[in-house]
Formats: sequence, C-alpha cells, structure tokens
Amino acid sequence: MIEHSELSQPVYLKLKDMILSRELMPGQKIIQEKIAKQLGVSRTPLLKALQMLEYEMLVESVPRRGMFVKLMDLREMIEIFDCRESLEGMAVNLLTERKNPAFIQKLQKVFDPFLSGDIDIHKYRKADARFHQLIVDLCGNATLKRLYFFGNIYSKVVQAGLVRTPEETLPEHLKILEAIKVGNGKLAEQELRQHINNSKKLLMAYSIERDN
Amino acid sequence: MIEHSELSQPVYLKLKDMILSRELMPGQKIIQEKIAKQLGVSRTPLLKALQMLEYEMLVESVPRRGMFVKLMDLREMIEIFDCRESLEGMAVNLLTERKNPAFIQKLQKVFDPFLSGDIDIHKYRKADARFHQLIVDLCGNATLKRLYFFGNIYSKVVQAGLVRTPEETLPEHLKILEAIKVGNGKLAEQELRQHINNSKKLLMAYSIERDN
DNA sequence: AAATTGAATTTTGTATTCAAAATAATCTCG
DNA sequence: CGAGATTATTTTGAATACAAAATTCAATTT
Repeated sequence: MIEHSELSQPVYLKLKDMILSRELMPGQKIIQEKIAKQLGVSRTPLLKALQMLEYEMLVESVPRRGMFVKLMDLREMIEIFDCRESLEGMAVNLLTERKNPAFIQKLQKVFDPFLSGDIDIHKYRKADARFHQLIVDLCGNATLKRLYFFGNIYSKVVQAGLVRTPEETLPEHLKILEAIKVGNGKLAEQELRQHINNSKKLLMAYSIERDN
Repeated sequence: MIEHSELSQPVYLKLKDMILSRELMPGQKIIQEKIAKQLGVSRTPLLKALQMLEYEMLVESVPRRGMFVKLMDLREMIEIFDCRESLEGMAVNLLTERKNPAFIQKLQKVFDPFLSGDIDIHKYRKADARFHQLIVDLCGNATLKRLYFFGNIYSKVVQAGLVRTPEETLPEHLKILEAIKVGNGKLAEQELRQHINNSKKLLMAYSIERDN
C-alpha cells in the first residue's frame, strides 16, 4: 500500500521503475486490474500514471486493446541520439554562456572522484547520467528540460544497455567541461555533439554486426 | 454531444480549440463538472483530455486545487523560440540530407501561390505554419516530431499573435527552400535558425518597448 | 485433426458514487 | 462595521459500477 497526497504520483514512479528494471518486459500487455490490485490502488490513479508513461513513450496504448510496455528498435534509438544531440547541444551552449561559477563547480564535482585511481563502473555510470542531466537542468530553459524529460531521452538509452567504457568517455566528458570552463559555448556544444555521436556510432556498428 | 470510439479524443480536440481560440482564457480555472456537462460527457474522459493538454503545456494542474489554462510569459516564449531553433534546425538538416525530390516539391508548392501578385495574409500565415510543420514531418525522425508536437511549439507562438510580415519572411523562407534544393543541409539549418532568430528578436524588442 | 463459429470470460472505456480537501458564505465578537 | 472563526457548499481525487468491445475457449463441422 502506497501513501501520498496524490496516488497517481507514486504509482507512476513505481511503474516507471518496473518498466526500466524490466520487471515489466517490453511488448508485455499491462492488465490494469491486475497491476492495480498488485499496487493496492484502484484503476483510476493507475490509468493516470499509465497515461503519463504513454507520453514518455515508455508505454503504448492501443484503443480498446490495452496498454503495452513499449518496444524500442534501432531506428528509435538513433532518433533519440539525434534528439539528444540537438537538445543537449543547445543546453550546453546556453549553460556555458551563463558563465555561472556555481554551475561549473557542480559539473566539475561530478567527475572529481574519477580523476585518479580505479573507477567504480557503477558509480561512473551514475555520474555520467548526472552530468548530462545537470547540463539540461542548469541551462535555464525549462521548456527544453521538459521536452528532454518527456522524451525520456536519457533513461531509454540506459535501458537499452548501451554504454561505452569510462576510458573512452571520461576524456570526452572532461573536454566538454573544459570548454564550459573557458566559456566557449560553441566549442562545448561541438564537443558534446561529438561525444553523443560517438555513442551513436557504436550503437550502429553493434546493430549492423548483430544483423549479420 | 460528441460521438467517437474514444470520447477523450474529441474532447481533447474541442478543449484545445477552446483554449487556442481564447474561449477559455489564460489563467482561468477549468471546473471539471461544468465543462464535462457542457460537452455532454462525464469527468472521466474530460480528465484524460485535460491531462493530455497538461503535457502540451496548455493547461496547468495544481494538485487538490484544480486545472488552469496556462498563462505564457516572455521567458517561456523565448524558451520556445530557442527550442524551435534547435529542433527545426536539426529537422531541416535531416530533411535536406534525404534529398527526396517529392519532399522538396511539397515544400516548394507551399509558397508557390505567393511568388507573384498580392499576398492574402491569412493564406500566407497558414502556408507559413504548414512549411514549418512539413519540415518537421518530413525529416524522418518520429521522436523529434513528437517532441515538437508535445512542446506545442508552433501553436503557442501563433496563439501569442507574434507574426512578422510576408515581405520580411517570404525571402527567408525561400532562402531555406533554396538551400534544401541544392542539398546543403548545413546552410539550410543556418538559414532556418536565422529565420527563427529574427522572429525572436522582434518579440524581445516588442516586449522591451512595452515594458517602458 | 484443422478451421470456424458461438458462447463465456475478461478487459477496457465511461459513468457514477463517495469521502476528503478547498473555497465560499455566514455568523460571532471585539 | 470589520476581523476571525465556523459552517455550508463546491470541487477534487479515488473507488466502484456497468455496458460494450475484445479475447479466450470449447463445441461443431468439414
């Protein structure tokens, strides 16, 4: 049983977690009554939560048929990378032009634990996600932040399990950071686009290989 | 009374129209029972429609208080312009690289009626909207199209009544078209970004003037 | 045994009901 | 009179109820 001033909120979070953790498998039908009972709520708040997830493209609704956990294909993954490149590119540019030392420090701190010694891969992944999220959060454009969130742009890529090694990405992250520090927005954008593009290339290479 | 296989759909369209046409004024509270009765449905499909509009930022929800027609301020307008620049810029680049003659012809046709003789301003506005929408629709990235739509990026700017004259924008549109035709994606993107930026500048100038 | 039809069951979409919270209206007391 | 407390009304959020559509499953026919 969940307690909250609005039930749909914790239901939404729980469902999202169930989807991203693959407790609910892609393609699987979500039987409302069943999940509602499982979470100890009625269908009303569940439906609201499902609709939120539909907007985030984690769930697909077929009228009169039901709601399904969304499957993601290569085409969509590539689309997401392109959107990330566009939106994050703009964000890092805006962020850099703001020249706010507190923001820069926040970003700096994210990768500090990985500058020397062994890298805990789990912690590094979290830091990676945080870095990209921070760029979007701190850029000052709430509409962009919203679009980025509703496209669920980061979590879907992570869900797909596509991640490069820290050895490869850390220098890229630091290059972006450096460009931000010196206040060169255009360069920061360029480095970030390159960074995302490298991941995209890996994805494409991987999928071509798999298809053979 | 509305007929449809899913009531929330026509209710959504009707509500959206009511908001964009200012039948429901910005800031106004939406009393669910009242609107539901007015449209001849129960609160259930109305609520679903309202939630869709909340995601499109046309409606704002305050828990336990109610839903309100969203007010837009200058900051948000500028944010929207920046997002348009980023997303449409990417779209036109993708579109251009596809080098599809059918697509180019579709875009060409939009402004054909305005190349000679007097310009019907109402028709031109529609063509303008269609041009930008086509760029997004034809770029081939469904995720981008969705983000663009859910940001409700075009209709909100139109709602705000900010439009430049055809004399000013037609040459800009044609420059974009030309770059697409010659297959220069980077140039097309640059021209489109400039085009959107010009509108943004007008908006900022207008609002500064009004504040004095 | 495979395909097709038709009843039984499940599941969805919508309406209705109900309790809790918020707002409006009324009353009391300085 | 006017500010604050109290009651009444409205409105929301959630649960339940119900009809229509979709699915399942078994019976029948080929």
